Amino acid sequence: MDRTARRTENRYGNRPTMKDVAARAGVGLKTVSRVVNGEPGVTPDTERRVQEAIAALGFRRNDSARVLRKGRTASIGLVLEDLADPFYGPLSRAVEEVARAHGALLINGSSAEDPDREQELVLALCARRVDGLVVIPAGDDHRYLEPEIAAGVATVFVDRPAGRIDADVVLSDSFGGARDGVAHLIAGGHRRIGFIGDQPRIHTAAERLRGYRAAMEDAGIPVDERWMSLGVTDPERVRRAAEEMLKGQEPVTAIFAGNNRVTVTVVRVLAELDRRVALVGFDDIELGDLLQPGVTVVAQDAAQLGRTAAERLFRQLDGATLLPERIELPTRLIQRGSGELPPA
Amino acid sequence: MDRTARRTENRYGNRPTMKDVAARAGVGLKTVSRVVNGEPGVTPDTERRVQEAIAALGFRRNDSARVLRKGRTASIGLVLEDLADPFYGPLSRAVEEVARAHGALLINGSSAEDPDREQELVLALCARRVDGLVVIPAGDDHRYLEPEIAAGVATVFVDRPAGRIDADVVLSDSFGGARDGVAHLIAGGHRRIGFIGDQPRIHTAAERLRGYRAAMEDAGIPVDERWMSLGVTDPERVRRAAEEMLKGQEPVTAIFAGNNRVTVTVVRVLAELDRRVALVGFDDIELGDLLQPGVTVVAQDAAQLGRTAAERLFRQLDGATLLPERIELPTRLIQRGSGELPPA
DNA sequence: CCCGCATCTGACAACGTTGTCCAGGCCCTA
DNA sequence: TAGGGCCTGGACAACGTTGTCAGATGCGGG
Repeated sequence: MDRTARRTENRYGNRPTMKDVAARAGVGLKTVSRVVNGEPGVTPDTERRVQEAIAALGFRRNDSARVLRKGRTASIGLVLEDLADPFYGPLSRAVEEVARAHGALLINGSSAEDPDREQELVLALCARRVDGLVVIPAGDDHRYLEPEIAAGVATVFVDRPAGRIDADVVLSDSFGGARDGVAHLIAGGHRRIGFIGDQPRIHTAAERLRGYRAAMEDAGIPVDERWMSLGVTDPERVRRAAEEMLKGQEPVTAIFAGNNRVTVTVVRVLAELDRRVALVGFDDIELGDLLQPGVTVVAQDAAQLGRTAAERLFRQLDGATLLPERIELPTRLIQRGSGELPPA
Repeated sequence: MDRTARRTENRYGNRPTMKDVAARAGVGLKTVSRVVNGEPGVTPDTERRVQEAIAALGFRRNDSARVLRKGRTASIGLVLEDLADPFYGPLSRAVEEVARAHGALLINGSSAEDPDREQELVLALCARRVDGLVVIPAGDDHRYLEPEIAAGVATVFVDRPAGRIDADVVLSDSFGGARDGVAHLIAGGHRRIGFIGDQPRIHTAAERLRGYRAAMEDAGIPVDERWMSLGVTDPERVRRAAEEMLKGQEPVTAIFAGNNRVTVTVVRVLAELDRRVALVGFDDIELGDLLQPGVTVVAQDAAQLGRTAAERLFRQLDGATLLPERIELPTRLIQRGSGELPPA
């Protein structure tokens, strides 16, 4: 009772502090600190008394104060587009595992592909003094991060490079993956191949488009602009785009889908068709092997992207002064049937 | 240069503080604080000078210090099993959105279904003084949280109830959902129905098993223990369990799968079979409608679970003294074909 | 011209922890 | 037994911010 009365003001709902523990154990404040942090120089007997007091009061160290004193928060921030996207779940988990191995917690936020929101999130994380940031950028200008990086916030970009600043980036080989995927279709005899992808302002989308064009050019096939649909990912518009390129005198006989969301919708459209149209998608999709036909994809390893980025981040934090680097991970073509269908 | 020299010790890599800003703007410390926080009582001219100094130095408020002073961190913790699981992505995102609407950041951690790791994570979050916790429990004894809750940490459990303490919980109607799913199979003429689920120590798994038994009992069908496989989720063992109940003189003609991972594996097993076996799964799976046949599921709304829990959390934080409550969300049977196959 | 009041500003303490440093007690050696 | 070194414990300042309160300034009215 009297404790409650005495400490009514405490904003953490009457949480005991080291001072309280010290008073109860009849020792000095710093001795409690030593016990809590396992520092040497405390007799077993004293330690026992302190531990008892800690247990009795339900004391838990306030890491906010600790952080203020020590300067490291042991937390890192992850800003991605949408945690609900199956591509980012494994990535996030991988970052978390690496963080955990380094004793750090992970704070994450979804930018919803909005550059302003990305910036807002990143700066909020900086205000929390996260030790480092893993960012899947939505915007294309990251100069706002310059003071932060100069101030020592380790930063690694993932999936897409940073805009207008020089920073580490870990990405998949979108260009090569797309080129290989399209080349695979060409090797199967296709010549009229559609491409449905995201807005080219998104780096990965632009790279995949470039891969598509490169494969076509390598094969000497001129690209008809009607075969391409850019900046389209919501199901309704993907559907229309696909239907558009599938009709008329010279419909495409194969489609290359620029990401997992597009692929899924295209699969639906093709399922309703009475003729067989080939499909290769970028990003693996769950159960892709069980569909009829199985969905051929250019797979990237989301977890590996996250792991690589996080490891790079902690290498920065461990004091290595590294020059900004671009790490590109290979993609893998997985043949499951849809990409091996011959032209109609 | 001289600034660098002067503040070399600063552990945040020479980050300017309000004191630096004040010195540069030629005003008092508190005036800077007022400007930064948009408090009234600052002349436009003074404000301008301060803003200039802030911009020139690249100052960013240190929220750690702020938290220490104010007692609220504006962050909440989310502990779940595995962020890479497609069930938790949307849930996490929903929690994040609610947090964002309340100006809070989300720290999350994966327990990997390990009670010790869950406790470790939760206590680490408490040490950071998160304002609240959303927990998908792995363990079944949460008395370790009592001092925290007493100290004012808002807490809501999701998907499974807390163990040995009284706390808010938001869950899906696992029992009802499973009962309805199995009843649906029975209505389709099945009598030998298999059940493959997780360990019954996990609440949802136990409830779904109970639903299965209830449906069977309601229909007056005695359950053969060989039709049940508990504590099995990894693909290899699910596969064996399914194959086991599908062979012999009296094989099951339908399977009820206890969660999304089980469902996926069972789909694979059934795809290899030459006869048609009915399947109903708990949890929706992506592309379930595109498989042949479509996968009938008892769907729960992960995002709604997360949203409901987070909203409850913030109601606690807004000061409402609420009695611990159990909120149960309904499930929905989605018929897509696999659950409507007749007995062989 | 001075007083009172409103407005703006700044000095200071406090938040809970950790780093520094010194005091006191003990044991060992000369 | 005196002196020196080691071990344990505690007082105090500092981290960067915000709340409190009082001082300074300006203005209008008596």
